[in-house]
Amino acid sequence: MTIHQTPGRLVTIADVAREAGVGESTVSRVLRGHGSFSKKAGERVLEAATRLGYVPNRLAGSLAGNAASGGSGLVGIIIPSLANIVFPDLLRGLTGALDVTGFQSVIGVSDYDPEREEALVSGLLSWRPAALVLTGLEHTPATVTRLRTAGIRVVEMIDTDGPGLDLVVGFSNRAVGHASARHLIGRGYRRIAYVGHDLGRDLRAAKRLAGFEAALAESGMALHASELVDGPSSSAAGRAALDALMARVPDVDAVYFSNDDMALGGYFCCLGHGWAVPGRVALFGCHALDITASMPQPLSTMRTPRLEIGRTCAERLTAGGPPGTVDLGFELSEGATA
Amino acid sequence: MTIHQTPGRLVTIADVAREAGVGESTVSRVLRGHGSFSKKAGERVLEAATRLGYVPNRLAGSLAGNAASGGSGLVGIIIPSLANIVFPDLLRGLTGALDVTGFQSVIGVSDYDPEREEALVSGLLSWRPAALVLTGLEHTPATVTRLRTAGIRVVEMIDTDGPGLDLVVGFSNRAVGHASARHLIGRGYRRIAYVGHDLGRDLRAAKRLAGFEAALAESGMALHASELVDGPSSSAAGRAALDALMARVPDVDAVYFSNDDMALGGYFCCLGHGWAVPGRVALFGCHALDITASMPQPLSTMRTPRLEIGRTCAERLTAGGPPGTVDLGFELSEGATA
DNA sequence: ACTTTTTTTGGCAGCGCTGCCAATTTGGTT
DNA sequence: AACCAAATTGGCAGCGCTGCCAAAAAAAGT
Repeated sequence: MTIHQTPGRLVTIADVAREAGVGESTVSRVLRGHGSFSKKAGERVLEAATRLGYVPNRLAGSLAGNAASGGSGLVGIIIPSLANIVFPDLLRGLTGALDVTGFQSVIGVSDYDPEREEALVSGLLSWRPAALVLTGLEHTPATVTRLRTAGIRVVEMIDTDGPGLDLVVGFSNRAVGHASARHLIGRGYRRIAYVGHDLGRDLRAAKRLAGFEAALAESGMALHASELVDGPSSSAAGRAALDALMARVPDVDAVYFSNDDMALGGYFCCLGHGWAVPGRVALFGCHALDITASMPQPLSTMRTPRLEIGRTCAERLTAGGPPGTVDLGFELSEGATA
Repeated sequence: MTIHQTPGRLVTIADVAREAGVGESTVSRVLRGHGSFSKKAGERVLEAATRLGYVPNRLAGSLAGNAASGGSGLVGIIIPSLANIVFPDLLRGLTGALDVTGFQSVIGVSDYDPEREEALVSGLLSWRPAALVLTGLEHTPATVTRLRTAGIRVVEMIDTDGPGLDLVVGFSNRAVGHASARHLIGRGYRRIAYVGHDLGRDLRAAKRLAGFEAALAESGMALHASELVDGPSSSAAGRAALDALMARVPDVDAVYFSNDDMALGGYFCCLGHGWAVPGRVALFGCHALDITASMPQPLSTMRTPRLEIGRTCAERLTAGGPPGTVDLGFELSEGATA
């Protein structure tokens, strides 16, 4: 890991001080608008800084004012994937709100792997971030230890089904699954199947399924069938899985998908076969991706407040409140497919 | 921007040195596996570091070995948006390859705004990144100056239609547009329309359209009609725009969309109206989003190597080669809608 | 004019780490 | 046992910035 390029020393605060004919501390004060200085000194420093093209070195800044100035201005963010728009949405909410407060986002992608997450946590911690944002509540014991002793704020986002380390912002995935089942049952479906992706990795999807099955059980029902594919969720997987499922268990009357991606694939499968939706089979997804709203029949799904979760994480992080869980809820997006 | 939390001093290299009964330099050497040290010293240091839960401070590390060790290990990345999966794809390629080499990604989202980009560049530069990755070739003059004097590698990704500052990795958007038009013309379409989003901001889309129109002109044709929506691309916008277009100019026989998002919306529009695709109207998109492959009729579009662009940026960045452009090309995804 | 108060200023010690260098230890040779 | 080369080690000066403090300057009061 080396990048070769012009080594030419960059302009430092000392250069600006010399140029402006003042002391280093004065330059520092002026540049941060912190402490008092005369109008004249202010002008000269600003002028010199501009002329020299001074760019502050926040590495040095964070090192110096470590104890007092409270952190480095970096916030570490770990998400499991970038392939599913759900996580970029979270990121969008986060960076949007963080930027405004002057924090920079350092990101890591764990690929749904707790070991990888552990490594990323260590790596990010070495940048002395002001806070760390993780996805989900499940981490390796080593990760938990490291986080507890890091002395910084930690937010776990998206899932509120369980105890968190510090702040938790999201919604109950169990409740989402439960409500989804209630909706399907209420609509009169009785032979309900599940189509999902790799549940060993996507623990939130597993929790939704658990909630879903719990609701079925409460009504004296159970999953009529299910079809799981290896690997991450995708439309292609959803399409293939529904295809396989319907061939295997033709009397299914509704399908709950792990995700809107998958459900969209399922919808395409139905279109391809000419199956009426929801006449032949009803489809229900999760997350309410933008795309699903413009389908000829809007997808029946659950709207999850992803942008708002990101934004709320950023706010709570900087607000300095007590630890705790913020449940932002979810909302049925009725649609026309179930 | 302050985050309150346990101030408790963290373990430093000096603590580890004391604990292991060796000097600081030895600890530093052992921990980085750099320079020589005895096996015994190595073990004692490692043991002490683990026991104390030592986490290196890369802020200090980067500050110290600045001139020689070549950069901070941070790479700044600026993308215009996170709402369109195209950019997370780029990010995915980048972070994936960067992680392996020990770099951390610091991201900024410019919202397609050059001024915002300028501010982000300044902000990122203050972290003394080893390199900066930008999107597109168009920047404010101030951004260009800052970048030129920063003395670090700069990569501009996705667009190769124009001169770059240092490294450029992507494909020719003009050529994409041109090839798209050639395809439609070759298929016999003669009343071709364009449906797009805000071109003032998305300069790549504008270049594609320019290439598209150039190809039409070469065949003695011109756009039969066009429909532009304000704001960013989205399926909803694509659907609405195609709806409006077809009402206004019913004899259109093919539509070129600024983006697959938009095209997918267009496809949904056709499904809703019961229009045969491509019989009533042909649809052509851009970017080959995964989703479009599982449509009942796969979308006709251009596959752009987004992951590979990200990966290549990361590689070139760290390879230390000369400035220049890497054109990764694109590929027709024939599909069944045009 | 002289003291007191307030404002402004510069010097300097770190922050935690790395690179350099000289000192020490080790291992092998004669 | 004396000697030399190689391996290992610790001390220390900085990296660029900030916080603290005392000194200097300016403003205000008698």
